[in-house]
Amino acid sequence: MLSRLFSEVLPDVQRLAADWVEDDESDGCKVKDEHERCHLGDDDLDEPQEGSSRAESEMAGDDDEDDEAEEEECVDENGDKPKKRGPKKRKMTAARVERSKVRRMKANARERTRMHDLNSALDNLRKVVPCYSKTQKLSKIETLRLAKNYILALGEILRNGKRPDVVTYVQMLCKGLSQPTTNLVAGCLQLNTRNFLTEQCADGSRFHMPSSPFSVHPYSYRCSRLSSPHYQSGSSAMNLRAHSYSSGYEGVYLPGGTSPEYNSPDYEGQHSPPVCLNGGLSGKQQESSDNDRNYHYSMHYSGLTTSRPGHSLHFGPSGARSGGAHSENIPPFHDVHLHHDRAPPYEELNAFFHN
DNA sequence: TAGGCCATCTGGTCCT
DNA sequence: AGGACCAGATGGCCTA
Repeated sequence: MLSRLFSEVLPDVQRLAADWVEDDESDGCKVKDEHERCHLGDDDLDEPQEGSSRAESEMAGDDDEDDEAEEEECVDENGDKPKKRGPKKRKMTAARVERSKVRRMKANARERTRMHDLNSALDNLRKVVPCYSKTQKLSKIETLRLAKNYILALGEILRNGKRPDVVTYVQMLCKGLSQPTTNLVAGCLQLNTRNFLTEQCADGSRFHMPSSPFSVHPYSYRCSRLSSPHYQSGSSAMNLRAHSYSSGYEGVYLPGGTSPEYNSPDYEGQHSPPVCLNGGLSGKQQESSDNDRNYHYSMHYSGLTTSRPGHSLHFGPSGARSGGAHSENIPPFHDVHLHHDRAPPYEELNAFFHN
């Protein structure tokens, strides 16, 4: 069966390969390199610079005329058919090999730097999407997906000019995300909501947010449930699903049946900026208040004025922001209206969120 | 152990 | 010519 398959397919493959070789002959090195890569032994693969340098030196048109040497023949699998025409191959002298190695090393260094820059930009993006943890980073692809969803969600809020309920918000944020990321995001939302509610009810509306960007009823309901042990634990350890069931709060119920666990020591819901649904500060802010940083923030949301569900406090009035190393972290939201006595320094607040 | 994620190397292509 | 960008390949690490 297999042999029959080979006998039928192989000629076609060989013919296609031959066509391809002819098409690419003008490219000079490419066919040969590919050919060599296919047939190189392990020793050859350990020194990939060889093929690279050959290709590069050919492309560069080295002028070492005395290096002009025999044209290396590219022989097909049968070993009987010289394929190569095109530019003659130049023999690699030690000097040319050395130059090529240097070029390759420089190119590698540049590529590393480029990827590091890309990764640091991605890190900055992680910090401004609704779920951030230093120890449990979102993967690159999930970061991009969440960022996209976040932008769409904010755009939706602006377009509709009304507060979405948390169910809708979570659904928008988690659209297309993997189950673990969905759990994480929902956990961030749940924890921040819980923290806010705990504080709010504990100290008598200290962080009263008259204009939450979201529908109020879930919080009211949750607040009324604060006597539940779930809410009094003060720990991030909780089973979200059980929590949701017991509270009747389906907003973060996770489709897919997975019961998210947030009692992992690595989970840092507190680090998540802002998925403060209330638009205010969560546990960290309580600390800051206790440390004589008693800012009173309230976010106004109505019509085109919106608080940022995730990052409500990164801006001073009129969108002004403190400069410095974190400036890249701040998305260009200029329509955020803050109502507080004095503008909190961005770095300070950022430190609260991202300790 | 398989699968996911990541860093790195590499060659090709395009642009300045 | 050289740099930027891209995508494929590869190997390491981690987790379920």
